[in-house]
Formats: sequence, C-alpha cells, structure tokens
Amino acid sequence: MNNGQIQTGKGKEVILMSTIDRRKMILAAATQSFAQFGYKATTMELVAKIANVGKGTTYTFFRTKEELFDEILRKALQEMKEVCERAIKREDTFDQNLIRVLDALLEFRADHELFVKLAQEVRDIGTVQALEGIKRLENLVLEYMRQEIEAAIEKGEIKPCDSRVISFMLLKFYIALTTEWSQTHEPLNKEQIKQYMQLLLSEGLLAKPN
Amino acid sequence: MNNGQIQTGKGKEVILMSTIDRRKMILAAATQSFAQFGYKATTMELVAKIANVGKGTTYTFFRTKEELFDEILRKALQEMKEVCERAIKREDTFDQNLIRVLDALLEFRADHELFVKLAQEVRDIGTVQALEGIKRLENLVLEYMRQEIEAAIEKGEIKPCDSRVISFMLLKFYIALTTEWSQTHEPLNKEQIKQYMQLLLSEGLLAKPN
DNA sequence: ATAATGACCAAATGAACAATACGGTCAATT
DNA sequence: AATTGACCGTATTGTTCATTTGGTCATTAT
Repeated sequence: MNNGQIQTGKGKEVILMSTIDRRKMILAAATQSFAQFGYKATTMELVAKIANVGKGTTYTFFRTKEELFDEILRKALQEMKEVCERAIKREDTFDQNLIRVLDALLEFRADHELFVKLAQEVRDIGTVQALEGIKRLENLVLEYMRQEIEAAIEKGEIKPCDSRVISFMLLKFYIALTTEWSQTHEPLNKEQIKQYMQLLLSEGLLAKPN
Repeated sequence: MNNGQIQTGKGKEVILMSTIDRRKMILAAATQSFAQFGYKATTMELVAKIANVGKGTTYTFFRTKEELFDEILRKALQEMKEVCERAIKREDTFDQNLIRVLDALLEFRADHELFVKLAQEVRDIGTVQALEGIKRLENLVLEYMRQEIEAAIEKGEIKPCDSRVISFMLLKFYIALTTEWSQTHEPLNKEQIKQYMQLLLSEGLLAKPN
C-alpha cells in the first residue's frame, strides 16, 4: 500500500491518500449527503465527487449504496446510544437521569439531522430505505427505554407498569414535542420541551389539593 | 313552484320533486359519494346521477364542487361538535369528561366513513381538499379541547399551563393509545386506555410508588 | 316564465412513450 | 494492486396527447 506516500507524476506533486483515509473520506461525504439530501437524492456519483474519488472507488469499499447507508446508520445509532449511556449516572434518580438523557439528545444535533431528514423523506416520498432507517432508530430507542424503565421498576423508583407501553408513549411524546408541534406552531425551545416532559411524565396535569 | 305535484307526461306518471327536495337529494348523494369514494373520485356527474338530476341542476344549488364539499363538511363537523357537547357533564370532573369526549369522538369517527376516507385519501394521493377537511377536523377537536382545558384551569381542576400545547399532547396521547399502538401490538382495551389516561393526568406516566 | 338539462368548452388528469439519471460493472490506466 | 470513468441495463423523470372533469349556457319541458 502507498499509505501517505508523496509521489511525482507528470510534473505535478500528488499526495496519495491511504486506502483507509479514502474510506473515511467516502464515509464522511456520504454522511453529509444523506443528512442533507436524504437517501434517495444522494447519488453514488455525488458521494464520489464530494469525497474526491472516482465513482468506482466507492464500490471497492462498499458493495452497494444500501451497504454504505447501513454503515452510516449503524454509526449514528451507536453514537446515540453512547450519548445516552454517558448521560446516565447510576447513582442518580430515574427522573434526573431521564431529564439528562433528554437534554443530551436534544443537544446532540449531528446525528439528529440525519434522522430528521429521513423522517421527512418518509413523509414526503416514502422511500423504503429511509423508512427502514427510522424503524431501526425507533426500535433501538424503544428497547433502550424499556430496559431503563424495567430497571427503575425493579429498584422501586417508579410504579410497576407495562414498560413496552410506557416507552412507546414516551417516544410519542418526544416526537410530538420536538417535531410534530413545530409543523403547525412556533417550535418549542429545549427548556419548554423538558418542562412539558417532566409535567406529563412525573407530575401529572391535575392540580394537587394541598 | 311544483312542489310535490304529480303530473302525467307521455303516458308515464312522473313525480316532480320540489326544489328543496332536489337540494336534499343532491346533498345526500354527494354525502354518500364523498364518504365512499373520497373527494377526488367523486365527480359532479356521478353526484347528479345518484341524485337523479341533470348535472346542470347541481350547479343551481352549489356554485362549485368545493362549495358542495364545504357544506357537507360543515354539517359533519357540526354534528361532531354536538356529540362532544353531549358527552360532557358539567358536574363531573375534568378527567372523566375528557375520557368521555375522546371516546365519543373515536366512536363518531368510526361511524362516519367520511373522515376515515378523507384521511386515507390524504395518505394515498394527498388531495389538497381532503387534507383541508382533515385539518379542519383536527383544529375543531383541538380548539374544543383547548377551551375545556382553559375552563378546567380556571376552576382550579388542573395546573396552569399552555392549553394549546396540552390539548395537542392529550390528543396525540389518545391517538397513540387507541390506534398507533395497535399497528404493532395487541390493541389495548377500553379499560386499559382509561387507566393510562388517568395515570397521565393524575400522577404522570412514570408515577412514583405509593 | 321558470326550472331542468345535457351538449359543449377549457382546464386538469393520466396513459403511453421518449429521454434522462442512476446504481453497479469492468477493461483500461496509473 | 489500486483507481477510474466510460459503459450497461434498469428505474425514474419529462413530454406528449387523448380522455376526463368541473363548470357554462342555449335549448327543452313544464
């Protein structure tokens, strides 16, 4: 391999990238393009152009467009999971952890944009691969939340309940507050989103008689 | 006018409808057709045929197809509002009333194919008039809920909050429980739905023990 | 005279076809 | 051995044109 070598060709100095760097370039280009244009509008030729490689080169690293998409999706999902795990402090209360995870996710814009774009693509033109991606995200989130809720029940922090239903509803709330509300109204800011989440999840709407 | 007269023409007995009856016939025909075929697939010629009138006649009562649709929509929305109002018992608590209203709405929707059909049309082909109709339905429901929430805040039954956001979230929650959950899981029964609703209102979804 | 009607018109729609763009391959090139 | 862009078959998009549809109005029926 010619990793990092500098060679002279036809009077021009050319810096050859290592195959590893090339792979990274392609991944970065595709990541950007998928997040910006969605699955369908991202063409392999465009990815190659952004990455400054020939179209054929992308196919030496990724057998198909779907495989390339899959790797990017995996990375994004992995990253999100890590963000969640970093936000959780085992010694803290469930409530506090929940808010911190929420906060971390709201703050973590990078991967968010990919998923927002994919969700939009599903609504607008119903691309199957975009739908696939959204479903994988939802399943991951649901399963993660379900486990956390189960653990909290075990520890006696919250009342016993069907953790599948509750995690499902939690996700619906999050989506409603962060994206659905914005489609017909002024978007809510992070602080408001957190407040409403807390109100609906751990306080209830009914006024308590003091 | 020839209201209700019976006349003899060319050996055949012909019953002439009054103009008022004709209007009703057209309205009934259109109501049936919109509910059965949706906005787009309902043609003015079909409406005329079902109503047993010439196409031109429909235009003596309704200036355009949209105007005809609008009158039918108005009627249906009005009917729905009355269903809501009948569901509310002033002496009862907010949460009991809320559940009764939402239940009544769900039932109303199930019996009135028009809205189901329009929702499907929006999903399938995105007809703008069908979307318009669905939006008017949603806005009516949201506004109705919003007023009830405002009143409940006034009475001190629930905590002060932005009634627009809360009505939005309550409706989302109800839809998630009744229809979205069923798309991937066993449907929840009425009792379960009521319990989750009460949990959300009184303690929050993630209630603490005791 | 008035109400009703269907032939008629322009605009919208959709089917059929042509042109383009795309994912993926591979012989030529470096 | 790695890279590349011309190339291929197919999927998508643009275009054309016949049909349909919302809406009008001269004619008909009463």
